[in-house]
Amino acid sequence: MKVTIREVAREAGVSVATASNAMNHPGIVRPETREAVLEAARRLSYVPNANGRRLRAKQSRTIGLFLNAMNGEFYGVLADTMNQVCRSQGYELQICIVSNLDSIRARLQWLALDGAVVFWDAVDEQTAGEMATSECPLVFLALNQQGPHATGILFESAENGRMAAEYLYGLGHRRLMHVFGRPGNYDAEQRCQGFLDALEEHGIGRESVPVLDGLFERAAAYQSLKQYLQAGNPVPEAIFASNDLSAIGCITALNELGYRVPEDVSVMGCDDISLCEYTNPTLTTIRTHFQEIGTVAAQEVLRLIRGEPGRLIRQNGLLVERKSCAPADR
Amino acid sequence: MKVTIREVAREAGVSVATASNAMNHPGIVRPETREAVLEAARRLSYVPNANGRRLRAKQSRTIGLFLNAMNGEFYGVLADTMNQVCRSQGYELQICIVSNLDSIRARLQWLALDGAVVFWDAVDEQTAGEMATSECPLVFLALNQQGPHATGILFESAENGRMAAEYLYGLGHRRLMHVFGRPGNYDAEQRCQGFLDALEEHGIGRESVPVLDGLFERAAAYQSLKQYLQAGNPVPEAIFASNDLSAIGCITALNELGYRVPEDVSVMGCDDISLCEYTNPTLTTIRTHFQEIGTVAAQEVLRLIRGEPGRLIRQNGLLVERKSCAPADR
DNA sequence: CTCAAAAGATAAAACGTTTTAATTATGTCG
DNA sequence: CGACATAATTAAAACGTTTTATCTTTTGAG
Repeated sequence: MKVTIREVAREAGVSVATASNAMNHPGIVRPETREAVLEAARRLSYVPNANGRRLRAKQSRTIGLFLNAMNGEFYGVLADTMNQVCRSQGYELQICIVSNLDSIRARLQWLALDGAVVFWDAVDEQTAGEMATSECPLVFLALNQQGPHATGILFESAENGRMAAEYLYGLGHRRLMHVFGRPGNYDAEQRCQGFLDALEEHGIGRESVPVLDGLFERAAAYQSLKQYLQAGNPVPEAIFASNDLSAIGCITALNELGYRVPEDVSVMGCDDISLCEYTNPTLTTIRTHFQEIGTVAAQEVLRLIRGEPGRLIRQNGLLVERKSCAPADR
Repeated sequence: MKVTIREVAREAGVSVATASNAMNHPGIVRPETREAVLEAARRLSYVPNANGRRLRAKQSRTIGLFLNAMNGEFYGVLADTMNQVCRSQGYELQICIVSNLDSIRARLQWLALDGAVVFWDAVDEQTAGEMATSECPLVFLALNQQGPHATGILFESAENGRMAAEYLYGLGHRRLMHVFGRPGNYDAEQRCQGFLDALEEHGIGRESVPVLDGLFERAAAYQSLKQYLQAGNPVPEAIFASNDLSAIGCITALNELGYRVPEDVSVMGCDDISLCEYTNPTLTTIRTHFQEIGTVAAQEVLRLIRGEPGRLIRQNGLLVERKSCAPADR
């Protein structure tokens, strides 16, 4: 039934050490012996046992991907591209959906991972630094982090916020609003910051820019905005929402209250999920290059595993102009 | 640095066997000894090594999920819910994105999985049956399969096709069209079959129902339909598309050619991805209960692992009425 | 032809667990 | 108090690899 390296060795008429060497260290074994072993393995359709190998070799050739959840478009793309890169380098990808930090730490050891990518809201920078070790380097997504065994990949969210501000300001809008993401989320905070900073430089004070709660969710943004407007507050000329879903929530709320987008109010999102092309109107947004980030993250983990030092990587966003924003008519 | 069970045993002043037993077989060890071991483990913050354990115990307490890819909403939900169930039963979930059958087979052995869920277009029923063994039972999604160590979960796609037919027929439409999914995909075929069968029973012959290629993709469906209509073929009264994305492609094509949905043409999709609520008009479709399927699949794998025999499970769809279909005006 | 060096093969140890079989401690009953 | 059953502990084997250190064979130079 289960065929081990022992049977392969016997079948090929060599010792297990030779059998192992033939498969893992070509060059150290005579070509014809090697061929004999390989042939035997093929004949018995031998598949090495990962656990035996990992136990002995002290490296699992597995890299981890730690996530809060798998819903949301980004996660799928990330997993897909990372998987591709890892596989091509002979590594397995272990996706772990975890809900707390200790769970990450435990799995890091338990699974004896060679390295991992962590994409997780609530890691604070201090803790993050301590988690990364030489035997398990880490890449943190959307976290400002850099150490000998840790790399951070920043999405340049502050810059994206600025970009949004410049764009809307450039269209002539002066009464602006921001819909905030999830508190504690690095990107959410950066986007808000950048947006407000840029406006301030144009002489629009922070106090004059309302910031509503959006939680990165459509429903929450919808509620927030509707409530805000129904309370008699003035309708803004343009809204920058912290992600696309909340932008869509805003559009729904505006429509229900009789405002047209973009004629009455301009709305822009952030991320550029595929939904943006399907909404009515299609959504102007700032694209985060999901696939590229996945590729870069995977490659970076492999780089760290090779022992090279961590660094800080920045990924720029790209403004994608669609139909949800229009110039102010003065 | 790495703390093994040996140190724990030493720290607690017992043998490794006792230490192991204390942690894994409570009851066989004296309560106070047990407590001492647990305390020692805590003090040293001992985390057992998965590979050592798996190697010896001959079970990995890991179940696999084999997929073509991770893009697409379904995959994320499936992974999320399965993960939840597995985790709650002390199992790890290993998601494997694979592109060919041999890759599945190799990983099944290589990772020494205790069981797995396979959601993969191109598995034929014959092969599927042979892959499932007592030491690694399998659950196949969307595949007609049943054996001592294999369970199939059918999405009742034929029934869904019939449902679509009945609905559109009930609205008064007589000149109907189907946009097909991906050839070789079980669901695609069943949906088509069921749709055509039901219409036939209403006296609408198969030859009078055009079937276009959609490949489960928006762009492909868009192309197909546009081309079809531009070639001078008559526009149908109603279209049933094999999934939501292709339905959206159809709507785009129709709009571009000057037809309104649903006034001129009714369009319905299948799956009920979240996009359906955002399109214009919102999309009438047949919901597949993604989360429930994930839960059921995970539970079923665990059931098979316990040695219970495989079976065939059917999951019904649910017609969700939105705005993309309207009664025929005669 | 001899000997040293290089190449090739191997036995045995190691990885960190769990489990089996054997041993020791504890309690019970006549 | 001795014998015996039972409970608790343990030493040692096992899981399937890889690697180290050792041994054997081949090669090439003198």
